[in-house]
Amino acid sequence: MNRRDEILTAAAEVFAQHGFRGSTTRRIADAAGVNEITIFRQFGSKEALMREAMQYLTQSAKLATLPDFPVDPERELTVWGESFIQHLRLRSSIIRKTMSELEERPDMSECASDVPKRASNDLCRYLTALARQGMIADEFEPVTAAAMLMGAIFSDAMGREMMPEVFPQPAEKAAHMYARLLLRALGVENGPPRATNKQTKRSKQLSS
Amino acid sequence: MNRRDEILTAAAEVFAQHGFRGSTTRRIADAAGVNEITIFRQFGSKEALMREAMQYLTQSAKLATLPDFPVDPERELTVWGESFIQHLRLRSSIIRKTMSELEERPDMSECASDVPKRASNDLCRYLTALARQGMIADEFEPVTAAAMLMGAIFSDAMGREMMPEVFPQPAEKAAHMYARLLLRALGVENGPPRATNKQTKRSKQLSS
DNA sequence: TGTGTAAGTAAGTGACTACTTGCATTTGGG
DNA sequence: CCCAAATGCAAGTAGTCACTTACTTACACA
Repeated sequence: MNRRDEILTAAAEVFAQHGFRGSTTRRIADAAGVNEITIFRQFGSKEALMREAMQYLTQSAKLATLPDFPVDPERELTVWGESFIQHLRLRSSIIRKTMSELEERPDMSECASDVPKRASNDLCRYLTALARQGMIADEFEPVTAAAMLMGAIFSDAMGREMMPEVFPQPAEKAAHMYARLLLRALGVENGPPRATNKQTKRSKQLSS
Repeated sequence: MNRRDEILTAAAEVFAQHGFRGSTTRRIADAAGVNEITIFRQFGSKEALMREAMQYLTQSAKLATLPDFPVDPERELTVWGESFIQHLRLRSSIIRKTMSELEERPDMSECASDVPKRASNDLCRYLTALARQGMIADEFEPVTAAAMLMGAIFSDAMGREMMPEVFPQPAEKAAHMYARLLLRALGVENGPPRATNKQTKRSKQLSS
């Protein structure tokens, strides 16, 4: 690992803990085990360092993929949701800080909106594919449905620590429960696949 | 309006724009049209001022109520959701700042969790009442369902400004759409109540 | 008219901030 | 072994921060 990369990761850590204003060059240098001067020689200014640190982070973000051709919606959505919620939980501190810097430093934060945009896009595509395969009984709007699931997952990842009683228990099952609830809202049959069975009439009964 | 209250509201405004560290006593004094010294004489320290300002805010928050005996779930949930999302949207800046101060100043932020806790509680009670009245077809967990709706609303209020394409359009209909989706997930019959009630006719429903 | 209280003015404290300069030291490659 | 780049160290600059001290003004009320 490069000296430069060490500084970048240290900057990201300090930012996650203290935000932009609290990320003093002294603190970052200490966290990186590096002399403060080195930071200025490498990056020129705190601004430049932090900008580069943010890009460094968002570029390394990898999202789980949803299949192009749904087979087992409940399982696929759950796996995707669990991966997404875990991604957000691991980054909850830095996400909170980034969101609060939105107004004062929009150029630094806007790259952060990339991940949720891609996730929303993937999810919409998946839900549309579900509908195309006749697995969705009710008429629906993919953007609303996607916003609902992503919103539940996002809020859970951001807020569970502060108010656990508001969210379903246990935390590890949450993504699965959100996914199931969404599928029920869409009138999707659950259980394992059995060829491409098509059902256009709203079936209000899915519970086992 | 009291001098003291003027300072408190000014502090809240400055905090919403710049966060805790960015809320210098100078800025707050200017915003309040008051000498900086007055702040220290009135509140003793910046910490004390900000703490009081936060309480001042959360105490003034009023939530819409849900009826104890549901009559028209779609309508009632929509009205509640619209009120809640509007509440959050008006305060999105200050909520983002407060969430990002969680780790560094937990005592200051914890009073902020009061509103969502109360909202979640109200919503759970309402959903349970729905089930008790036999209006919910499927088995369900009220906490999960409540977290889903509140999560969608919260995320919408926090994120729409930054990435509008991720959320349903138009913004004014969003709460209604989330509420409808949730009710479908719970297998709630929509349409107005049967004979004994005379609510506004808001049937108009989905499943075709 | 006198007095107490809230507010203002002026000046300054020490700590911290981003950032700079000058010089010594380490390190790695040819 | 030498050179050059990278890094460290010591010190300093100008600015900002929360907060203080000492003194003055405005006003309500008795």
